[in-house]
Amino acid sequence: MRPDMFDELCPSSLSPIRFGDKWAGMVLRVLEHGPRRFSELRVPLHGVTAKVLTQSLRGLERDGLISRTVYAESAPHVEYRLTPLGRSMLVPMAAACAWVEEHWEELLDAREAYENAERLDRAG
Amino acid sequence: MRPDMFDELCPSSLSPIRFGDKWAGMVLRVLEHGPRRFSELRVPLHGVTAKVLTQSLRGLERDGLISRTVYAESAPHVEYRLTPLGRSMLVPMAAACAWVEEHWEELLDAREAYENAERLDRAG
DNA sequence: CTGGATCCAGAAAGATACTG
DNA sequence: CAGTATCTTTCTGGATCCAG
Repeated sequence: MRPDMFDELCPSSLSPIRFGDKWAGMVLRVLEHGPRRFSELRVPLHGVTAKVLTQSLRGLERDGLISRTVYAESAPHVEYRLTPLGRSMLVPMAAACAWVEEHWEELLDAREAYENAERLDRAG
Repeated sequence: MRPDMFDELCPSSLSPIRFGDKWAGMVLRVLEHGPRRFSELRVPLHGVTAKVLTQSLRGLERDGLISRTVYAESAPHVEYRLTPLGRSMLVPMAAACAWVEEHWEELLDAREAYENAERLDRAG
């Protein structure tokens, strides 16, 4: 799990599409590759605090998209994994990601054009 | 344009998927059927205030998803319509809506189960 | 290691009143 | 008709410190 896997696009306030809260979509994409522990999740989502990640995980668990398992053994840890429902959501998510990638330049251009027009307005 | 077209599902805090801000997705779906005026948009989106709708429309315009045209003629009005980019976003939006509809019951059940488990925790 | 508790800043949403 | 201005409330995310 590369620590920089989300550096460029996510969390990007530029994408107009969001799944769950700020981090939920990224969590799902990490878990896509298999179950992960709390501290493993924090690596690619660098910058997220424990509290906020917990919130996000609780929300996903509440919606039945992930499951949480506690292992109280010698090396106690907690494991999160996708449920079938969570896995099924990867489909519309992929469609959304594909759209964003395909139209990324258009989005950037539109914003630039809009802000230029605004500046002209103010200049009168 | 039925005034109640969004009453049931939208704006639903239950859907974990969102396009733009709270009202943006609904605006796009209204404009799907052709250009609409400001006051026409307010009908199906009942409850939205002029300020908030304006904000949402500005955001969509800024992203190049809709265009705004002012008609200063005898009966002055403003018309909003989808751009090709905006229309293209209907595709991933439809995928998201289909997923929500298909899994709506599962989502509700998951929430109920989660809250029941919470209540048992507090009791136990 | 995996969080909970508390406090805080900024964004988002809404109520209300007013304007070209 | 189509907004703007102002104010208030609510929500979100984060910082910091603490605990089983």
